[in-house]
Amino acid sequence: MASPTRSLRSDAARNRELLLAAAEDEFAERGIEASVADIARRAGVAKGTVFSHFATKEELIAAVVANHIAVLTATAERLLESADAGAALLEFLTVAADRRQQRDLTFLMSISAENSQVVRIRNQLHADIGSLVQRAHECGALRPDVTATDIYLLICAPVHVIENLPGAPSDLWRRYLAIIFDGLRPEGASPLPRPAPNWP
Amino acid sequence: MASPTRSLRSDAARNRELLLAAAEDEFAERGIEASVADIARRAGVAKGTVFSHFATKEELIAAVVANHIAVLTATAERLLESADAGAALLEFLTVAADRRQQRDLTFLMSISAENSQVVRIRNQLHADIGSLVQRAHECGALRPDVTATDIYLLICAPVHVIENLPGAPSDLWRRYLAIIFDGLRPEGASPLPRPAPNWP
Amino acid sequence: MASPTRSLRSDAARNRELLLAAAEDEFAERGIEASVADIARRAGVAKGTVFSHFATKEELIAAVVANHIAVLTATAERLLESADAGAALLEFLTVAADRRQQRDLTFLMSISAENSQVVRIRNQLHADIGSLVQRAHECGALRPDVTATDIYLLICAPVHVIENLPGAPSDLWRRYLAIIFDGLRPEGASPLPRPAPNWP
Amino acid sequence: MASPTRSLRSDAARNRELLLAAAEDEFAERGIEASVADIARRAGVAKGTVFSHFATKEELIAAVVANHIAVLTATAERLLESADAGAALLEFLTVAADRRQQRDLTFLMSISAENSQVVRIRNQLHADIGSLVQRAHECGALRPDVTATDIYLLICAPVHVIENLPGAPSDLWRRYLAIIFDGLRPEGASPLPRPAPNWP
DNA sequence: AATGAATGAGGCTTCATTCAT
DNA sequence: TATGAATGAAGCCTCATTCAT
Repeated sequence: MASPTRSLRSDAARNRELLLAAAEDEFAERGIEASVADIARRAGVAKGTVFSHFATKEELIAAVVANHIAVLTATAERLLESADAGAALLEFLTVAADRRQQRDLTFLMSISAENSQVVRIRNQLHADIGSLVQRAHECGALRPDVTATDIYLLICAPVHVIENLPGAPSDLWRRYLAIIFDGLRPEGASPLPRPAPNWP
Repeated sequence: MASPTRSLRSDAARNRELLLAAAEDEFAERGIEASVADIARRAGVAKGTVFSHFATKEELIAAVVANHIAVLTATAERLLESADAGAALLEFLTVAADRRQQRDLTFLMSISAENSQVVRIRNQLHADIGSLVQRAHECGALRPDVTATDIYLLICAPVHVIENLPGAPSDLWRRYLAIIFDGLRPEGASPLPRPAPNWP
Repeated sequence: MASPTRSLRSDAARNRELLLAAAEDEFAERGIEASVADIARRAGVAKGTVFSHFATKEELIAAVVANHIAVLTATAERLLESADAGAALLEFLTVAADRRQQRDLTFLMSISAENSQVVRIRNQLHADIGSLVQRAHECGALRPDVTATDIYLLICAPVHVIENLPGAPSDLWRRYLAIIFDGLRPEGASPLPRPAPNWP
Repeated sequence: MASPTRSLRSDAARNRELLLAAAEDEFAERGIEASVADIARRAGVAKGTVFSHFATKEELIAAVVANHIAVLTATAERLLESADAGAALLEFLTVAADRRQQRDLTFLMSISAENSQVVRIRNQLHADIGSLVQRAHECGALRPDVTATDIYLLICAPVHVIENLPGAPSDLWRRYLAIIFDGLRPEGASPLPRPAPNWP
């Protein structure tokens, strides 16, 4: 009696997950060119099913993006437990870049920047980074003129850098993360030419 | 599309420029979604005219990209005359970021990465950056483990960083360029975790 | 045709048939100039629907051609039952020419010559003609130096002949089929200047 | 003094010939797909020049077709001198088929069927074939129920036959011309099922 | 006459989305 | 909810033809 409803529901939930995973893979491989049809095929469902879960392609993208940010949020929260605040911040940037290198979905971010779910999770991430940054400041591991918003914005930098070098070793971003992290040291920091931006 | 004065044959070159400018604007505003039809409309010519100048949309993109890189090349070459090699390098990165901030066409680069004209001008830019870097090394203004390819790759970083903050002041990139440039100082540089990449 | 319950599937099948019929008509009337848009309009469906049935214009053409050959194959197979092998061969050529006169699609053949479905059905037709020819040989109704491939190639000849006479009576081809059939008699046949071609 | 005018005129005449030759080649190689631009390029002139000689692509096609028929007319007229009227007719059909095999332009005929120049030269050809046929009738080399129009229509048959066999030896048409010619013998001719058509 | 840039209609195809089952 | 056929707007590109030089 209840079971058919339940099994329908869990099938639906499973399809949702399949679709999100397929969309992530497809977007990572094909970029924005990935089509709804391809995603549906990869998830093993019909094209129409995509639209019964996500009213719009944009909505699907937003869900993928939210998923993606959620992983970073979880990472940040885990690292708040860490003893060494400076190392925690470096580790956070490392995990973030590593994840981004494995599946670059940055091009999706701007598309779903307005989406309310994305806004919420993004704010959460920003807040968590705030905690990481505060602790790093407290133990003097980070130049004092750098804010949570700065760190949030710098997340993607190392991976983006190597995008322009086709055939680069996949973890070359570690080199540029090191350079940037050197720029974040308190020692000998030169005054920054512009004030830190406000978080919207 | 009748205008009081029909285009003159000697204006063919002018149409080419109009098209390149229109394409640059349109791509900067609409991203890769910019259509040939929109570009033609913006340039004030018929759709078919685009294809009499550029056989393919890709070819048009390559021309835009090449144009864009050429400006950087010219800047680098001008700065080779400069007395202070460290300041010259910073200025180069500043000009490059400034230009890129005005019109972000990075997403076009990968599309025309193979184009022979683009390859040529890109190699030229890399070589010019090589000269700037060598002079900076010679006067100790740059950490010794950083190469021309590193600098080439870091060009876009500051601008990309602020892409994720809608409504940011347009020259906020200067803040992140300063951070990165601090990371490029020789003083107290930590060893880099990966070797410098080869230029293809 | 089918019950309302199955109507989705059978509507789709019906659309496929409508499209094939419309394509046949349109190609017969306009030649290769017939556009997908015109075909869709004639079938009463949207342009996009054509491509949900046939991935490509070429694929649509191949389906039309295969349909067309299939009728000839069925005719040949029916005539294998006939008692008089010579009359059967003449009848086959008559039916083939008659059909071809109603809708000349020969110009489509070369376009889809490579299509695997077309190749298969074409080989089937050739084999069936082989049986007709063999029986005709056995009862001395056909000059012995003529092969199945010869007959296959001669199918279109009578109709093509009258193509160059606009306003000709529509069954004028019967006159030229008679002349050619006279040339196929065993009596007084002059030696043929070239060997029979191989079937690919 | 007078020479510039003269040389301009003869340049124009030469361009006309170049264009006709280029068009013939291009149409033979590419079929109806041959574009005006390709023809101009092959002739080594600008696209616009094509239209200063032929107001329309159709007009160019008509000129090519007329040229083509003119060769057959000349052949027929030469063969009227021949002693053996039967052999002359066979030779005419052989030359016609050979020429057509080298450059198949049949698909152009229907396009320019109405063109007045083409109509005139076509009538001339028909008349010349009439003389050949009459002489063949007089010496009993041709079945009496066959007319000049029949022969005119049969010209293309042998070549068309082999069109459906890709990779056939290029002179395989001789085999089918022989078969058809056997069908034209007076001996044992069966009555033809339709009256000979009228020439328009 | 010759040139070739410009035109714009029209061709094929893709794809997000809708809808009847 | 799932399905997948149908839709139609939009994209890129081709090409005969026009026109100013």
